[in-house]
Amino acid sequence: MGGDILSGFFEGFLTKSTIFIDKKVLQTSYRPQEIIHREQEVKQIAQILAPALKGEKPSNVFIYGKTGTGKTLTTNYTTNHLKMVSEEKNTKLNIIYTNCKLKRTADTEYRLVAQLLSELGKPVPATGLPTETLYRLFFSIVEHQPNPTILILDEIDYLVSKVGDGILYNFTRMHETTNAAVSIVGISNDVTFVETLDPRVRSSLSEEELIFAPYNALQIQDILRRRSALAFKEGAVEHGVVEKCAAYAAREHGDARRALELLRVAGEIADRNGQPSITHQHIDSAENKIDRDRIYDTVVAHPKQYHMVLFAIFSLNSNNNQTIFTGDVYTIYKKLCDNSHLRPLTQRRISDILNEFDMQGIITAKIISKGRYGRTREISMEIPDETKQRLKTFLSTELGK
DNA sequence: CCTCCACCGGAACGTGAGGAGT
DNA sequence: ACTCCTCACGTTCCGGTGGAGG
Repeated sequence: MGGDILSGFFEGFLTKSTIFIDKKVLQTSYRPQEIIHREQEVKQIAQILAPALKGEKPSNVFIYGKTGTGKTLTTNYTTNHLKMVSEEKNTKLNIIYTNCKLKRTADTEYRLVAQLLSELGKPVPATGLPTETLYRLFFSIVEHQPNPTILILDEIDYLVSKVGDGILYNFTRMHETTNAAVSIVGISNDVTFVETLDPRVRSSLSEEELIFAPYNALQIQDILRRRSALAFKEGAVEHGVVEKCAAYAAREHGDARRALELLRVAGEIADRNGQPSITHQHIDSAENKIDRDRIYDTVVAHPKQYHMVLFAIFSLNSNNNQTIFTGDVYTIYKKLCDNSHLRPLTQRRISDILNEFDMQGIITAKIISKGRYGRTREISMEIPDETKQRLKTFLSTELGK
């Protein structure tokens, strides 16, 4: 049977004690009943959107603040209430929420409009039709709504950076050319985003503006306490742990999401070690683990060419500890490709790949000038040694050498 | 102070896989 | 069968540039 290996494992797993009551409470998808430290913002959003209940088109709103400052949570909380009230009063309000960063869902013009249509109960093929057709369909539906439609575009900066601001122009201009009443709630992490927009789009998108300031350490503590009371058994969080989590998160920029993740992972580590409570050390290990796993996972998910490039960087990095430049990487990369009969990509493409690595935190690349000897990127790897080793073994088995 | 390297990065375009409509 | 869509992933072409060395 071979059951020896597993003998009692699952049984043990089931009876094994855990410090969690409900892990979901700590996950990003969790929506708390009440939100704290954002009362002001809730009120403001409510005030702006309330006219929709009377059938008037609310102003467009632009919301920005760094990650983990509660933008999405607060917006959804408010619009959900709005929806409830409108249903009680029998005025049908269309409120559509979309995260523009969701791959293959709303990250292009076509897909965004397609997504909106399916939310309105009018599914449309994932490809094949002209985008123009989708727009017409969308307009015609919205136009015949008795009440305004509220469009919440989360991570709107991502969408615009990919497809340009023409898409926003189409939406904001919509009620001028048709009878369609559509209000846009744009949410962005990037504070400078609005400045990159076409002036016409900018002024109509940010008829109202809301800034979400980072939480301070005390506020994060409050949030963590609320959640951990629901997530963990009593006494499972040792004294000072919440404070430490909050301090770590506030050190960056008051990212509540990160604080919650830290606490969750710390809990998982404590659980796995069979310990009855979370200690300071667990927070530290959690912080390490989160970084390590993130980098490793993104690399593994990359396609083969990316692995080649990274492998080239690795061999340069371990050979000698001198600084690495784009040209060096490309030469080694080409050599590696020849060896394994892989068609090498152009340097232009490699340049983009290096950029991606940089943004993902896998490498650190700085554009420098070597004067007479040109401009280039200076590449270094500032990731934990353990992660480096794991990646090296992964790459060499994957690329067969 | 000027030059000129070695690359950066924007823009336009090509290809091939998904699919719609007629 | 044919034309026309989107979209991911590349390539081609090319103007732009910080600063060491003349």
